[in-house]
Amino acid sequence: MTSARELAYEVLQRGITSGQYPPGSWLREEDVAAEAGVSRTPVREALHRLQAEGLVQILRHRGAMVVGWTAEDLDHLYDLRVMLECYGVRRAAARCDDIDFPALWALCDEMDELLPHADEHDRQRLGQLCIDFHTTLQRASGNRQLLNLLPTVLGTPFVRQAFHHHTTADLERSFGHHREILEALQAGDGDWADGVMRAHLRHGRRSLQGMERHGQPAELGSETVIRSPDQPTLSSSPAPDIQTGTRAALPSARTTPG
Amino acid sequence: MTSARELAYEVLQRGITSGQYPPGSWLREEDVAAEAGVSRTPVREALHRLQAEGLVQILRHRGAMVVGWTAEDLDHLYDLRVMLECYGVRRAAARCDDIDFPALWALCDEMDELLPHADEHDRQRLGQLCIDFHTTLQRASGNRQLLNLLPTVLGTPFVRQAFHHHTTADLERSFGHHREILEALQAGDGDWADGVMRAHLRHGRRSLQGMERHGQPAELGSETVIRSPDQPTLSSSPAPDIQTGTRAALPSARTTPG
DNA sequence: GCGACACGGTTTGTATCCAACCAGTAGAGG
DNA sequence: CCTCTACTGGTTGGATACAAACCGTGTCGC
Repeated sequence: MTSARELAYEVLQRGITSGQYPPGSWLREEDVAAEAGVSRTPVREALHRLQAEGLVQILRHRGAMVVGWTAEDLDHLYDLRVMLECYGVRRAAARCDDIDFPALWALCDEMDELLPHADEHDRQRLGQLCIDFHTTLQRASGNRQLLNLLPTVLGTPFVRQAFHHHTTADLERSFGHHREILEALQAGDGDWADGVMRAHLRHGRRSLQGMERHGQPAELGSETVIRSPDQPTLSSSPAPDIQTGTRAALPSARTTPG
Repeated sequence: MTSARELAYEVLQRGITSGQYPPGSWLREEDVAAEAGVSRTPVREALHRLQAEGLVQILRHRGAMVVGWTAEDLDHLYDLRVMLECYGVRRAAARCDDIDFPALWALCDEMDELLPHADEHDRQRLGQLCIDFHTTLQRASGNRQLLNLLPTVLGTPFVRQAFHHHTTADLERSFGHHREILEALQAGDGDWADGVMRAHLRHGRRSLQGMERHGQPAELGSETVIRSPDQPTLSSSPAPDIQTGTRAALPSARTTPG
């Protein structure tokens, strides 16, 4: 059974990913609640989670705004993924017994099976499978803190939406990387696994190169720079400026493929 | 003005850090609400945030449990800090204009001023200042995603409580590192800054070595392995096992210094 | 004409209420 | 005596109601 909070979270994430809620737009709790068919309470919790993941920004007594992404942000995101996931896979290589190879190979099989004749819905599914693959892999790192960080770098609209932008050839190579990583891990070769993972992620970033042009500039908040006065952060110093929309904004594209 | 949610969050974090809520113990919303002087609603939101940061685990219809930490977890945490913060400081070195040197030097001054005759309360304050220092520093990295990850690695009980365990000599060296990092950044030397940061964090980890023995084993949940059935994670595969309490548990020590 | 102030509408923040769910327990049956 | 089952107490999940804060607008004064 799925909880109301997860329902609201999925509605929000899908809305942001699909472009229904473009960067710079305000998310009114009442509207989202109505769309998800739940009350405001779980919507609020979902919004707070999305803020922790960097997808929205909540301003007290004003509401939640979808944050805009730039090509630079995409670079930064992949920087972090390379660091964290290469570290994790290197650790996993030294802890082969903790790796759930059957599940991982099964994920590879399922992805390969889906790819050749994938429609839009299948693409969505491929994205989830890929996230599952990377998560299952990192679980073997034995680093719980790393697992806590993963949702923030894997749950972004890009990683989810990327599969609508990759070409089939790109995806074939990516899935090949997946299998090669598993081979490296079965051989217990951390260097090998690290290298493939690095290539895998850099290639993934590269094949999103064209994605920047798919974003439509945000209607709202042109030149708007929001200063969040009291973001619930752990620091007592003021929160950083977050600029929304515009510039080379990458507003998570639309559902229809390019 | 401080919101009820932040109030509840601080009460919880302080309670976990101080050992009032030891690992393995259940956090009943009603109790926490009464202690914080608010209603259950903001307490719930605070609990969810703490779960995202890995401090508690929420089980549906059962409640929130304080998770136990091991010496291994501490190693893993510092692994991540080294990776992320060295990356950030290296980037910052290339973007000197974005570094808020006045604020950083001021933080250094305040820490040096507090250290010589620091009582328990001052130690707490020192911990916050140190977190502020690192956060302010990383803000200059220009990587928003990195900033999103920081609370998870800086907000743990250890980083906060560490200052009650470090010796004064250790802290003096640490503060020296802080200043040296700033010097390196002013010189625009990323290698230098990276090196000092790496040393700074490794030294910090090392001088927490004795902290393991300060932890009392959790009373509850001996050998208890909780399988979280539906943790709100981004993966559709089952969540990892999280073991609570006992073993070489590191239950955030007590308020009185060693 | 311009600026400041006050008021109303709208949205969020918090408290309270009801329902669903889990765990432990008492009791019946084997 | 053990085991299985149904009940009950207590806690959380979610919905609703109320209070506080912000924004925009309109009016008054300069």
